[in-house]
Amino acid sequence: MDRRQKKTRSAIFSAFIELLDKKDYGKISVQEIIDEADVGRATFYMHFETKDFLLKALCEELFEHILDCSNGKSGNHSHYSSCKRQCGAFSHLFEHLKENDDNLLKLLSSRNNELFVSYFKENLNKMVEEQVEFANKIDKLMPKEFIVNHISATFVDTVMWWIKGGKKESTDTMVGYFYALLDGIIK
Amino acid sequence: MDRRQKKTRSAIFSAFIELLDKKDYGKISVQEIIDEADVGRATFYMHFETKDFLLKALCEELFEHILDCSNGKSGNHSHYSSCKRQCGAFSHLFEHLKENDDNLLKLLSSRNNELFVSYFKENLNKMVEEQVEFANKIDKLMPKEFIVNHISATFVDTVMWWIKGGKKESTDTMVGYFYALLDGIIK
DNA sequence: TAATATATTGAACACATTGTTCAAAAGGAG
DNA sequence: CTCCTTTTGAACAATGTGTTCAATATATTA
Repeated sequence: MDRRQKKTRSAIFSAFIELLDKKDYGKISVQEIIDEADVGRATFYMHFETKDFLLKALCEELFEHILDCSNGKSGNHSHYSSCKRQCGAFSHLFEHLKENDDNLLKLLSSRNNELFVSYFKENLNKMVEEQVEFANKIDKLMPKEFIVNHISATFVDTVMWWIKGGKKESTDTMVGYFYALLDGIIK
Repeated sequence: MDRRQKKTRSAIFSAFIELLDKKDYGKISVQEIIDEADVGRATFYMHFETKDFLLKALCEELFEHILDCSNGKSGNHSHYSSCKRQCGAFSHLFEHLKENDDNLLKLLSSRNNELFVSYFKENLNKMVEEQVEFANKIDKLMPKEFIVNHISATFVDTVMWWIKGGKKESTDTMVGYFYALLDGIIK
């Protein structure tokens, strides 16, 4: 990829994240992104069809990174040792949120985040399908995709509750709450 | 309230609901609402500051009605007999959704519904706080508001999953799923 | 009914945002 | 150096927003 393209793309991403820190997704205009990124108007539209596509692209980069981590493809995470459960992927995700090394938190914290949340759930669903085993009883009571959906949704809701309350609880506490909610559902 | 005001207000509400049936909330313009309602531009802004305030007003009317029903203040519901559980409020809500006698479903089905969903959860939280008793164990493990939030969120997520899948399951089935998810959490 | 108060109307307004187009300029690759 | 691609900024039409105003229509009350 052309060095110029990389530079532009990354400038737009940075500007976008910067703005998300200050105001709601829905209230950010393309003009503002352009100004913050210091990039020509035509250039923005060369790279992204609309603002929604920009978000989508950002999400894809983000989740690719996080899911790679969860699958252990990148072993440089010091908190790996704290994964005690069979499906420690959730602890792992919480650590990501705590460390704020990616921009998950900013995106989750901003209002008008429903587009982002839906991407988040989509990707969580994939992860849950691959990595989580259900308790025996529940498995026969209802469709598998419904359970998968519930687990992902519960995770997102738990995180959102945590964020809204100012993140006062430790991640360990929150992971504990999370698994308690899913007692009898996750094996 | 002036007869003219009532008429205008109701025309705007009707137009709004009509449009929600056809397209996403986020893509409906005030202009369209005005045209559909056959009302002057200035009149719309006389009644509602913005489109978001219109949605808020609609939600308030909607939930007032539904919560009144759930509290038994209006006894003309034939499906009251089907409430078998201590907290039959959820069955009751599902029946509302099934019958589609209010516009809950339309609002939940449209995309860009995050504003509406947040109002929905807010009102559900109130209801859960008043009407639902928790299982003994869980009560000591985590904060009450966290549990309340989980119950409301689970209900919304269950309904959303049902809607997205085309509402193939019966409401009884869905209520069964819902309570199964909350086994050990609700008394 | 008549007088008074209030609501509606539609046009015009300034302003913001969107997404496109184009020719000139700048930057990379070979 | 030369060719190819990207960036640039200005200009554009189209759409939407929220306000203002004077004329008109409709309630309310006496």
